[in-house]
Amino acid sequence: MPELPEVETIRRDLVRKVANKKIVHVDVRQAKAVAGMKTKFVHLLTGNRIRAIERRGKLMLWRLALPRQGIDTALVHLKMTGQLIYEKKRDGIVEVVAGGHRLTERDFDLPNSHTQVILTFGDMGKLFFNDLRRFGYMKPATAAQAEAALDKFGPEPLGKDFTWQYFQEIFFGKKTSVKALLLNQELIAGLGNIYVDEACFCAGVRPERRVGLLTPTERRKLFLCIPRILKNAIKHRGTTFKDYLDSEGKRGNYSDFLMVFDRDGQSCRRCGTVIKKTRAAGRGTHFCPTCQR
DNA sequence: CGGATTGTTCTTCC
DNA sequence: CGGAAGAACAATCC
Repeated sequence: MPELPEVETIRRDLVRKVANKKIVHVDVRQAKAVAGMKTKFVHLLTGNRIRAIERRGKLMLWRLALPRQGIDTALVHLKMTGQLIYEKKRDGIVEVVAGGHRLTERDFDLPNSHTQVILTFGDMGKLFFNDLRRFGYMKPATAAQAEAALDKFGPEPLGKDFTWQYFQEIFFGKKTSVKALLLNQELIAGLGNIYVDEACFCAGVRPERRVGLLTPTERRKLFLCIPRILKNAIKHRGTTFKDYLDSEGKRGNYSDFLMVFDRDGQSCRRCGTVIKKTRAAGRGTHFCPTCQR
């Protein structure tokens, strides 16, 4: 469930680990993972370099140094269960198993049965794209196709376009719930189920509330809470709820700071009331009945 | 074993 | 016609 903070964490890591390194080998194990364009993908990346990695919402755009037939970008989306894990060159015996206990830091193998794509770089470092549910993709795109994908997103909640004026505008004339509003990528880019629930708790607003019925104070709180929570989550390298791991295969620590998400049945960290879980906008939705109205 | 899972897109409805 | 809600879809786990 990588959302903005998780994708941003991975993006920053990958810039350090693989940007501008020559890609010497591309192994596509599942053509579906590259939008069925296996030949095109292999041809595009082999011998190429990732010049820059951008992020828009939950989508990454890998800008390649050498365009091939007008294709200069790979659109990378992890959807629910995608992982991008980098492993440095293995020197000698790395995975020693003794007495049933692995002596390495990881408790999983690379590659594994969920590995869809493997990129090998000039220094023999490898980037593994794993995806248990296989909904994610790495899709070759022309500059125009990449631009078209970008156009669909609303402002970045951590960018300067995310203004109080804009936030007020998206409430105007809407009859939907706060949950649906905040999940809509065309209005605000990058929020998913975790951070919508957390932002609603932070603002003291129940996710199923109709947007038109929020007080100006509640709207203002929500506006201030969104960037605050996202920044804090990035600081702690995202949230691991189930499958998310960063580029080193490590968990995100923001899980320790969640106030409501996945805490149904547990007591509220602010007031002690039992956290409830319902369904709003078709999604599992968590809230504190006391702190949120 | 079928219901739950989530981001996104498609379909239907009002 | 447009917005909103719900279904569909991807695949797997429990």
